[in-house]
Amino acid sequence: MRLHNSYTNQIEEFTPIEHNKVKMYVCGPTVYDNAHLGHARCYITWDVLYRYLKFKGYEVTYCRNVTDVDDKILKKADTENKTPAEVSTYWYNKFTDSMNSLNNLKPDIEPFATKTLGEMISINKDLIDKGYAYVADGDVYFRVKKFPRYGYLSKQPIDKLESGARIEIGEQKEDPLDFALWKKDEKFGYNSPWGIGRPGWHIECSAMSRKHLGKTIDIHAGGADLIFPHHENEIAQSECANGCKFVNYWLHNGFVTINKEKMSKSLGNFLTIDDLLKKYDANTIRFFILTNHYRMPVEFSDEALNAASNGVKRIINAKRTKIDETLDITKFDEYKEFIEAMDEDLNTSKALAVLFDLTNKANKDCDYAYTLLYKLASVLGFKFEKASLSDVELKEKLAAVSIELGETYNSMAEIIEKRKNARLEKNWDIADKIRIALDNVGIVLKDSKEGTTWEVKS
RNA sequence: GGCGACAUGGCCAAGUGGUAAGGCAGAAGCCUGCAAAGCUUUUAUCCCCCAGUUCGAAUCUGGGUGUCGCCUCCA
Repeated sequence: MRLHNSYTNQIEEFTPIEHNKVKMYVCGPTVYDNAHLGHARCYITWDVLYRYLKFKGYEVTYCRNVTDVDDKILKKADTENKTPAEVSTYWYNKFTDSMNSLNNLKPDIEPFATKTLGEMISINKDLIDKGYAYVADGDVYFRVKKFPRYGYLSKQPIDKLESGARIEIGEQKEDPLDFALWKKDEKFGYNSPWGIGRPGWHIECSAMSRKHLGKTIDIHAGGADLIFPHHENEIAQSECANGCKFVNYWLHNGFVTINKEKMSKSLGNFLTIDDLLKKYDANTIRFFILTNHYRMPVEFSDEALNAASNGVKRIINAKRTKIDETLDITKFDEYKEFIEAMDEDLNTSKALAVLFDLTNKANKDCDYAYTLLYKLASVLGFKFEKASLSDVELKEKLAAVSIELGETYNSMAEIIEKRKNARLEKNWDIADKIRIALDNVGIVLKDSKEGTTWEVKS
């Protein structure tokens, strides 16, 4: 398969270090607030890569960190009168819920920055010993000018970077370009050879990546806004400390925009995953994200989400047959088209076209289509399970319908029976009232020759 | 200012040299008591503009115009 490598800015054939094994690292969230649609895009994209690599038979180790020590967390802890751990635990749990709701697979490893401090200190020591870093009044800084390839990933000439860099008050840098590996912090800090402090953001990923995946890894992915300075700095630290290449393939996803502007916390124009899920289901959000190539910007709008909702429903509503586990799906042309699309830098848009093709075939009673559709759609993380109601929810809805119809119903079967009799008597008035009452509480009836079924409106 | 991208029908979008996938929305018909779902048919002589290369370009080259992102925390 071929992937776009931001380091070389080229689409390259993907060859893992170890045959059949893939070590992939994705920059995870800083847990201090709700995740928004931009995060959803990032983690859905890499979830699809993870699923696809596994589908292709690779043994994948997917590591996605949790940044639980950071200015924003400490600030929040301060204003809310909580410990940083309380803040980060709360938001980590919220984040996990969001990821589950979106049907993202759990990474194999989810390291916490605060649990990787030993590794960070060890890298810092190496860097200081080798002259790549220096201690200044309890801080530790990286000497950017000692690393000649600095700026290669972000394609920034070092003199241009220099003009934008500045030294903040209280910093003891030798050079404005230097960045912090460790910051003095007597309030929330941890013990280190340089006094009480906490790690800089960039060193966290270098440390967690090295500890859990090794010195050189296959894939490192994240949002395109992390290229500079975050990933640039990771390369500098890791390669200087380890004396070897850090990452073979750098992958970056594009942004979600809204009114043509990047969706972000700082602009305040974001929609949280929680809020979106009240209006659209996980399949819809996934479909919306995957209709675009992962490196292109995606413009959010309710119109686009509604179109996605209708589109994905078509796939999910495909005429179902029993999944044939014995079927050799690899022999079908549609399978080959799907693989061909995904192999070319994750062309999910094309892959979706294959799913629509299979949907059409399934609806026309092609025998293998649904099995193939189900399996390929699952690689993209779509869920075919229809929404279901808990006993309590169903009871509430039945109660509401009973009131509206002026008769008490204790089960859907009773309602359907009542309507069936009305229809047999051609009493369309009653039949329609029942349908409308159910529709009002989000239950859709479907009449067919085999009888009437119901499902939850999505 | 430096660097990187993008521009295809009403909307989203694939397509990197051989004559415009797919989805949404719209229209007509079938099915249905009516619906929902589904099925059939239908919607770009044309791919931002100009010039060039070529037998042939949405696709390559040069020049415009427009939009976005990174260069500061950010997925």
